[in-house]
Amino acid sequence: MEAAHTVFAAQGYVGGSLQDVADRVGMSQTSLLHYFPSKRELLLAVLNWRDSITGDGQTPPDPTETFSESILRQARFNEKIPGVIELYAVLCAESLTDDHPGRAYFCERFDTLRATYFADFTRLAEKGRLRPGVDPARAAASLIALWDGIQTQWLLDPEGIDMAACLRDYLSLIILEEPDENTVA
Amino acid sequence: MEAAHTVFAAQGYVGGSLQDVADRVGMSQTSLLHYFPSKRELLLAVLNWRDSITGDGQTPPDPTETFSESILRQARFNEKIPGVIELYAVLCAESLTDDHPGRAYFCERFDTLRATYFADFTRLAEKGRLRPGVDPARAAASLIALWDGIQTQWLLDPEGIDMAACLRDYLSLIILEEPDENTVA
DNA sequence: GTTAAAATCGAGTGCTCACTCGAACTTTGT
DNA sequence: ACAAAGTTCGAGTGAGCACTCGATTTTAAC
Repeated sequence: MEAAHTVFAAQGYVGGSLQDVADRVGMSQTSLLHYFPSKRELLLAVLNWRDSITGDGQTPPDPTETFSESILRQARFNEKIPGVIELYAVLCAESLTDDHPGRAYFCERFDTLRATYFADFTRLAEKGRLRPGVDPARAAASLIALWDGIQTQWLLDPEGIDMAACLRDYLSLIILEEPDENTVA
Repeated sequence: MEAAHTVFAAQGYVGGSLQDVADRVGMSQTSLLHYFPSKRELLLAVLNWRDSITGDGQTPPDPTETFSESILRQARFNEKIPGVIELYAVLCAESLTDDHPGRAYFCERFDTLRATYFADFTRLAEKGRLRPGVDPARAAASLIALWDGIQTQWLLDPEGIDMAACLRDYLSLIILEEPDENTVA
């Protein structure tokens, strides 16, 4: 599982071979295919495995943590596991190609994430904490887009790009400060 | 050239074969290799060809057009040529994999684009048209990231995503209105 | 018209790929 | 102890891959 994750992250789905994965585990390619009937199923297994161990949201849902803090914590955590980011970035784009086994997975992932952030932004808007004029739906898509895009740039130039700072900049643009009750006029 | 562009966009570099390209032009694979000594060189030729015909900036540099308008015009234009976006998105992520021939190209492309937007934002900041607190360098990287990321989502769901609107939202957040000279208190 | 250069291709070459098959070996339940 | 089930693998299979070679055809130059 870990081996397949590494191989697909470094070589992509099309570029990575079952032999590479098998070698990495010290197993024959045949034995590997005993557990995963096809390369396609191995990929889907890796994607679901990744979801199940990292979880998509925060594992301990800390109620004192704000939305922004949660995003930034996740972003900073991701910097320590570049392999995961790479797998995600490489396979996501690869899934745009014809008949890619991961396409459905990424479509659904985007849908789910957008829905989650949309709900978060809507909740903030109700509290008046979303900057006026900001559309929650487009903000959700934009936040994901910004995150994915900055990850790609970071992978190509880890020294030059500060992922968390870019996300913080964006979030502080659209999310207003916690209203201080003593400051009302 | 066009054939190779189409094939690489639809299948990626690793996934696309020289035979596919040759068939599409009605040429033998051998003849294709007469013009491009290797698959690698074909890819680089396609990337440079793409740059040379679309140009990276606006072809007629209209002085009356604002920075935002120029970006949005380009974004709307791109919606009409999904093949180009797809080529860019697929190959960019693929270039993250080991020893990919396109890696240097995309590194340089990002560097150049960031430098361009950094210069644009700096110029705006000098005129006081950049929202206070916005860092030109991070804003440049963020704009590119947002653009790339939203393109990926758009390719997976063209109906549900409004690329130009997301970019407009972001630009209007960081760029202030043209100061109206009559409104100065 | 001759000749050199450029263009085209059929037929390979050697390699890697995902996947199959059949037979061993190991484990486990009883 | 024994059989069933699970695990492992060597040895293929057929297809596709990028790329080569040698030769033939087409074009161009003088």
